[in-house]
Amino acid sequence: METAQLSRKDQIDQTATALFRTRGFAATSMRELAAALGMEAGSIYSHIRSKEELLHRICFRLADEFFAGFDAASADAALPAARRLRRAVESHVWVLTNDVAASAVFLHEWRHLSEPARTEFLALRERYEAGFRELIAEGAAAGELFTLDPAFAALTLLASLNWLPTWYRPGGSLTTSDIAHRLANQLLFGLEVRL
Amino acid sequence: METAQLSRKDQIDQTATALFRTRGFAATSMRELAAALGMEAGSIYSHIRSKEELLHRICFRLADEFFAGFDAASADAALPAARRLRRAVESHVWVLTNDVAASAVFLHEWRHLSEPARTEFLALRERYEAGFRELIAEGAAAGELFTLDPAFAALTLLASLNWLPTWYRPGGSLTTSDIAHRLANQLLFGLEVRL
DNA sequence: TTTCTTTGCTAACGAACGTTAGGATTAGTA
DNA sequence: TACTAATCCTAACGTTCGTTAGCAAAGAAA
Repeated sequence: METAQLSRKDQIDQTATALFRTRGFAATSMRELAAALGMEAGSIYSHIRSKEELLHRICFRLADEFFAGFDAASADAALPAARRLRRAVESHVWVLTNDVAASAVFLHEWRHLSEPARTEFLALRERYEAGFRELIAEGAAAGELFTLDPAFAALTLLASLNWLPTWYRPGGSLTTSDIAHRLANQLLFGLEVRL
Repeated sequence: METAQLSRKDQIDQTATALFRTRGFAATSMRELAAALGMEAGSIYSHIRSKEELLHRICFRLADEFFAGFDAASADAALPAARRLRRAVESHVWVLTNDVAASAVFLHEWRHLSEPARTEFLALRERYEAGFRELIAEGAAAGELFTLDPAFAALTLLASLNWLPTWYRPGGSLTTSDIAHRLANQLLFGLEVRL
């Protein structure tokens, strides 16, 4: 009972995610979504309450995943900050590549959330970025990293990572692990102090 | 006559740019745009042919500016590739900060162009990215830059730059020139060979 | 067998959409 | 003065939008 419902709901979520990603939330109609699922528009409402609920679920699920990954990566306070930062970068890449479509929606379509969800979302995002900022600041204070401005560095770093969904295609020649390492290297070799 | 028409047209372009940026192209209605201009929706069509024409003009004007800046920055073949790359990065930042709203539209709303404009736009964009790729490859071949993969490096570099419109606000504490230098430093010190 | 849940349909609602037609006003030009 | 171009209006067009109501089939649970 519960499983069957969730299964169909998940199909809807997944198809909606793909459409929101390629056409954008506002430009995707419920009739388009229904057609992609092989059903009629009205039928979708047996499973969801509103179109925005779909967007809400996508955005906040991804936010959860980013936080869970970051927390796991940065939990071990015994590690040097630079090492924790590298792990956090790799976790971010992992979440991104694990579901590129949802990530793209998370990054670009959140603005179509209405209040208060929008404000709540932005607060989460700010908190997440603050995590990176603090790791960088900590690493800079410990002499492991070099940057004039941790906030600036964090923005630039996340920017590079967040561009990934626009070019990454699953099944390419690079594994997600390759990508994570390369990105971390390219970004951190600009930050890490070399003897 | 011509000036007056262009002036009003420019007002429309500018207001449309701001709305497309904050609400997205698809979610911005002509009635909203008209209200922001203090006029009625139908009146706009004395100045433009269609809503998409507005988007088209924004996207392709920015593309022109990016190309003009890049060409000027990389024209002097006597300069080392790394130096030309730095100038290209600074030019990119200059175009971005010179009109953040239009840049954000250029970066995020082009997908709402219909064919053949969309394909044409993507070709321009690809050509622009290729310019950076080639500068990086050239610098790598000359031993001025270090990267395992010029394409990868170019993507990451442009990603950092293109995130700028999401956080930059004109009139902040940093001048655009400061920003350009800092970004170029942060990105190139990860690429430039240090003795 | 009866009951309930899941899933889907058709038909329609009111609202909003981009766009157009046709006319009015205004300011500058000849 | 007459003419032209620019600017904007009202009213409406056909379409599409998100969503709802009411009903039906189908399978699982009792």
